[in-house]
Amino acid sequence: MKLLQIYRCLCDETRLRILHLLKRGPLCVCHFQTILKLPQVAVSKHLAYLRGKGLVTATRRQQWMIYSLPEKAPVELDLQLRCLQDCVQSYPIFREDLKRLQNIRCAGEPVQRAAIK
Amino acid sequence: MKLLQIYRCLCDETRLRILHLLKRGPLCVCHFQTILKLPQVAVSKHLAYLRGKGLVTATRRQQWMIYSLPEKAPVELDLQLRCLQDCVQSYPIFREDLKRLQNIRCAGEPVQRAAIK
DNA sequence: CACAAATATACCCACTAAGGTATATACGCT
DNA sequence: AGCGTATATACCTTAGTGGGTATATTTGTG
Repeated sequence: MKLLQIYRCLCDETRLRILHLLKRGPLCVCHFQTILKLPQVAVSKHLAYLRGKGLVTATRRQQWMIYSLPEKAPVELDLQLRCLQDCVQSYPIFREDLKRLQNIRCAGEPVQRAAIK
Repeated sequence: MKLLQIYRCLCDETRLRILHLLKRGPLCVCHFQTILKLPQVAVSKHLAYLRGKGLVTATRRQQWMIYSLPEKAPVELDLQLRCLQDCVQSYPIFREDLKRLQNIRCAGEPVQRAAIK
């Protein structure tokens, strides 16, 4: 059941934060490191997990791996990500992530170029 | 984070089916057994799990334990259960559960009296 | 009180996952 | 080719979970 795989991805805080951030646009691993303040290996492994279940896609852009939400996501995923956004409102940690995301965006780092394609 | 606990509850098929059924009203363990076609111990353990995380409540009514969704559920749970109902549309197993639920309801078994209070 | 029905719990086993350390791979630059 | 940065993977350890079997607990009934 695809829905189950989605829920399994959602039952980890780091992955919730990753998906929440990806709703705003593609990001590379090092930016996740900065925003989430987590070691590279942790970020990388969670991204691999999400990728394995099809919740995110990845493409290389020079030496960076750019992760995104899938372009044509199945209905369940779409509903769940929407629900996640709603639920997350009251949790400060997600807001803080967004703040750090803004800082990065303003700095004009590689993601920018990559996201624009 | 309460949201995480909810997601952890949702990442098991049996628990999804239980919560889906409880949306229709309170049920006792033996009815879950009948509807889910699972051994008593499995049902009981999943219900204990859900209860431990606060996703369901239980009260004794004679020799039956009646499980329900909490009366005043936190926002996240409410949103998640709503989302679950939406996602579940395309999965036959949940529809089949509802069918068996109807059969039980019509038979006028203890849940009836219990649910009416 | 003995017994049956309904439910919960204890214990065991297998599997998954999460975190950490170390190492490998890929790419860009000189 | 050698080096640095970015990223992935292998391996280890630990914790949580799910399924099964057996047993305990609670309640109702004769």
